[in-house]
Amino acid sequence: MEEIKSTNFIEEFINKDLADGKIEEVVTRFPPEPNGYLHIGHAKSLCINFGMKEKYNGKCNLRYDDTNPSKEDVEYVNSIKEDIKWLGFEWDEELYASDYFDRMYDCAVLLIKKGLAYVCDYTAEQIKATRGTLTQPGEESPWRGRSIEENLRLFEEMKEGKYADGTKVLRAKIDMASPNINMRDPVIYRVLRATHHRTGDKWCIYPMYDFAHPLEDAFEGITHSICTLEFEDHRPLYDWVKVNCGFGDFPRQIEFARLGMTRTIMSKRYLKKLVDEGKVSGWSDPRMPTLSGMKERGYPPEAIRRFCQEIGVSKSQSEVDVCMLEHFVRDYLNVNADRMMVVKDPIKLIVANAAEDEIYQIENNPNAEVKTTHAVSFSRELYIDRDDFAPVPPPKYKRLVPGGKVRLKGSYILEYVSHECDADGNVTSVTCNYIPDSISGGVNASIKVKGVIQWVNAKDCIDLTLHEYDYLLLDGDGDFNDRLTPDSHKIYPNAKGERYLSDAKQYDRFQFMRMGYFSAVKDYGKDGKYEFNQITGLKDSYGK
RNA sequence: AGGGGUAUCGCCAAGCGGUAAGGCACCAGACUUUGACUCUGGUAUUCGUAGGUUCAAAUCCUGCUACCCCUGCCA
Repeated sequence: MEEIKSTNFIEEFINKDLADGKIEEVVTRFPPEPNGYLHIGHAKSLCINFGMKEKYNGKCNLRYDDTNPSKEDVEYVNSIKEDIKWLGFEWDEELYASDYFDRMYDCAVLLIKKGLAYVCDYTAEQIKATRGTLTQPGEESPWRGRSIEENLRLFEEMKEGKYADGTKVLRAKIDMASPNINMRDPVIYRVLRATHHRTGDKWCIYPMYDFAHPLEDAFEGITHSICTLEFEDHRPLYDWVKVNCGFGDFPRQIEFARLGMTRTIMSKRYLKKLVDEGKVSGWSDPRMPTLSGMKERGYPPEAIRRFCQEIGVSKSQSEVDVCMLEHFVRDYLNVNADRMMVVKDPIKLIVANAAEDEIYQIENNPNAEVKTTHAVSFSRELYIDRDDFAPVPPPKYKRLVPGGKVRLKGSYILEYVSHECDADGNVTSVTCNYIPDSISGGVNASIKVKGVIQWVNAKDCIDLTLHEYDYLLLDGDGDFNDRLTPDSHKIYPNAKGERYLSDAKQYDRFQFMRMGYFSAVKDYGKDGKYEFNQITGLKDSYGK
């Protein structure tokens, strides 16, 4: 294989292993525990692991790390699968840690036979009490010296169900005085009576992560087991299991810093709480930082991948500004999202000199690589947004004002004639004349106007539902605080039902996530077969 | 007897002894049938800190400091 330039430290490891001839193919894996939905943090891991497969033309397996039946569920394995596909990744093999339970059991027996594991009768409390502390060594279990024969017999009896949950465990015999607490005779098998979502009640003992993970990796021929930083301390144990169970230099564990993002809750525990307490409609609620929530929100998967690519990979603890994610969403949408016109708070606009109805084509997206158009109809009665007409214009106002001109996007230039107000002084309608031949290409098209506004034909526009999202502030402990209702965070559905998020307001002093309500607001566009509406997912087009 | 990590612009992040890439954000102009987009220009004399080695250090050495992770029969 020819040498490939590395762009991060993980690739440096891989390139070295390749250059040294230690491996011929790169094999990675994405190993979620099916105990929740995937979120944006998982997207980073997904992009790294599948990224290695793509870059090195290797393999990447999807493997469910289902070694704790008390927390796991098939609902999650299905959602995980869907979300990975949605992001656009293809795994080579779909595997389950539970498929290896027999082989893992055999490995445990092997360790016992080598005198490297023993059955311990301590309770969880006793194990904790004798583990020592960060600064003091632990003390050895009185069961540490059991004979191999006795250990073999007891372990088999554990498997056969002779012992109650929590009464016996299998421990690796390593070093109770190790400064690395993970090496102080870690538990590698526990008795646990719970129905497993795949193996049912076949087993009543289950392997622990530290024992299971290196074996899963080794069984599958994983070359690089990429995980997050908090497992760095576990690497010696990972290697201990790997070597003592008869494997060589590979797989190798490499750790990177997990994704932290401003204003985003990434703790699975807390996300689950939101779902369980009904604060959100579910894991796929558009306010959730889950992949399915972002999908619901209208985030394109390409944007998420691009984001993951651009934030890079390192070992320094970091918190990426959520603006970065939103940038790549906008960046993608700018080129790929169809533009339609929408009027949020309509007032009637009468085109006094309009003779007959017209239909013409306007571009779906002027930034698209392949230009397409859609039909728009024009008539004597239109709607424009209340914000787009100012009886008394503020400074620097660029839209319609008494005595002024403005262009209807994709259509004619309008000249103000008059306007009417109700008893409270609210504008109820505006009357204008259009300037003939002022559509693009016409002889009057070059007349200078201050601004361009969106509009819809009153005759054939349709109502839309505008989903408005509120934020719920969370304090440092993750408890709910008072509500805040920023005005700039709205989600507009387009004709395909996709929703794009507008730019978010910034709050510095709190962690918070999107919460709130859906409010139905009348919007006016064209009927279903015409595309309409506006620049969703882009920065507000009208500044202050 | 504690161990393991990390420290480069407001936020990510390149850099691997030869004199601080890039992206986000921000600021200023230009352009514009979306006040968007696009474009142009501007943003670290300095790399946690104090010393040392060297003609030359963010990069090597030494000592400090700050932050993160580890005492589940979770993963």
